[in-house]
Amino acid sequence: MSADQTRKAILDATEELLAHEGFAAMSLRALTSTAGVNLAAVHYHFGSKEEVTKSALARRIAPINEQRLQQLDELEAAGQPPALRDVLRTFLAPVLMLAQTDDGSRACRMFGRLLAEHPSFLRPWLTEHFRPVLQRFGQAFAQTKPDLPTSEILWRLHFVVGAMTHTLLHAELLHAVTEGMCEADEDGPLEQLLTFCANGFAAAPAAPRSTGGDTSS
Amino acid sequence: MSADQTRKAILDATEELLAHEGFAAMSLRALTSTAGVNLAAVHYHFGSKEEVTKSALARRIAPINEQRLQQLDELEAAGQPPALRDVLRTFLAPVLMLAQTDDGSRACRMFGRLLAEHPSFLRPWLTEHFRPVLQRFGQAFAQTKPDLPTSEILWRLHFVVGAMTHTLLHAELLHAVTEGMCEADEDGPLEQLLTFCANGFAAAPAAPRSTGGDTSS
DNA sequence: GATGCATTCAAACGTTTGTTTTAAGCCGAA
DNA sequence: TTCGGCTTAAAACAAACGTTTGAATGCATC
Repeated sequence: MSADQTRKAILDATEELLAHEGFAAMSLRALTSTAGVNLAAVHYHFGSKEEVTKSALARRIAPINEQRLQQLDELEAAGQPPALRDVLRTFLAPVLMLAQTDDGSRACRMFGRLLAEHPSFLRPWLTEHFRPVLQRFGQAFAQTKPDLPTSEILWRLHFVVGAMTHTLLHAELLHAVTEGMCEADEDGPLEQLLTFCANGFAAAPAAPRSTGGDTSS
Repeated sequence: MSADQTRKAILDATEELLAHEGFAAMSLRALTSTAGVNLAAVHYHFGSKEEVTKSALARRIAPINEQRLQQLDELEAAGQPPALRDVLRTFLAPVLMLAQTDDGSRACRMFGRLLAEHPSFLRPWLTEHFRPVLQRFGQAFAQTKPDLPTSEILWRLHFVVGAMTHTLLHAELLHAVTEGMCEADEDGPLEQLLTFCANGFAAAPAAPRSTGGDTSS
C-alpha cells in the first residue's frame, strides 16, 4: 500500500469515527483497525491524534468555505444587491448538498460533532478557518438588512449555525422521530432550513430600545 | 459531611465538568477532586459514571420540563388559542431564564454539551424524558399553524432546538466574537432567540407541492 | 461503653489510552 | 548485489481510565 493510500485510509477512518463518537471517545486503536493500518502509522504520517483530526476536518472544510466565498462573490457581482434568502443559500447549500452524497453525510456528521464538541485544541484552528467566512457573510447580511444593528446580525448568524449544526448531526434522529415523514425529496432539509432561517433572519429587530444603551445601576 | 452533602457535591462537580468537557472527556478522578470527595464515593452513591451523569441531568431537567408543561397548560386554559410566539416562549423561557442565574448557566452548558454529544447510553433516557414534552408542544404548535403539515412542524421544532442548544453551549463564544456587543440587558438572548424562531416558525410552508404526497418514481 | 449500620478512605484491580521505540520490510539507485 | 531512503510492523512505555475491595471511620441506638 502506498503512502498516499495509507493517509487516505486513515483520514477516512478518522472521519467515520469522529462522526460516530466525537474526538474524546475516538481511540487510535479503533481508528487504525478501522483503517486497516498499523497503530504507529497515525503518528508517522500525522504526528498525533489532534493533528489527524485537524487534517480530516481541513480536507472537507476547505473546499466548502471556498465554495461559499466564491458563490457569494458571484452573487454580489450579479448587479443588484442580493436577497437575504440567496445569501443564506450561499452559506448553507454547500454543506447541505454535501450531506446528500454518500460519504458526504459522514463528513457532515463529523462537522456537527466537532462544532458541538468544540475541543479546546481545535478552538484556534476553527477561529482561523471560519473568521474570514463569518466576517464576509456578516457584511453581506448587514447589507440585506441595513436596519438591523450589528449585534443582532451576529445573534441571528449564531442561530443559523446552531440550526445547521443540529441538522447535520441529528438528521437521522429526525428521521426516526418522524418515521419517514420528513424527507419528501432530496433537497428537503435544505429548503426547510432555508425557509426557517430566512424568515427568522428577516424579522424586525428584537430590541427596539437602542436609545439608552446599558441598563446598569 | 453528611450523605446528602456528599451527593450534592458530586452532582455539582459533575455539572461543572460536563459543562466544560462533556461526558467522554470527564474523568471520575477530576470529578471527585473537584467535589472534594473520595474517588469511590461516586460508585457508592450513584453506581457508575453513566448513572451520575443521568442524575446530574435529571436534577435540572425535570423541573424545567414540568415548568414547560404547566405553563403551556395555563396558556391554553386562558381562553383563546395561544399565539405562536407565546407557545415558543413557554418552551424556551424556562431554560433560558435558568441560564441567567449563576449556577444555572453551568447547568445550561451541561444541557448543551449532552444534547450535542448525545452519547448512546443517554439516548433512551433522553427519549423517555423529552418525548412527552415534544409531543405536547408539537400539538400546540400545530394548532397555531394549522396550514403547516406535521413534517414541517417537526422540522421547525428541530431547528428551534438546534438554535437553543447552540446558544446554551456557546453563549460565551458569542460574547467573545462580538466583544460585548451582544448582551444589552439580562434577557437579551431570550428575546433574540424568540424573535428569530417565532418568525422562522411562522413562515409559509417550504414545500408547496403537498398534492402528490411522495415523489417516488 | 458497646453494637451495628452507613459512609469514607487508601490502595489496588485489570484495561485502555496516546505515544515511542526498535527492528523488519520494501524498493529504486548505484 | 548492496546500499539508503521511506514505510510498516510488533512490542513496549508510562499514564490514566472506570471499577472493586477491605479496612477504617463516624454516629446513632441500645
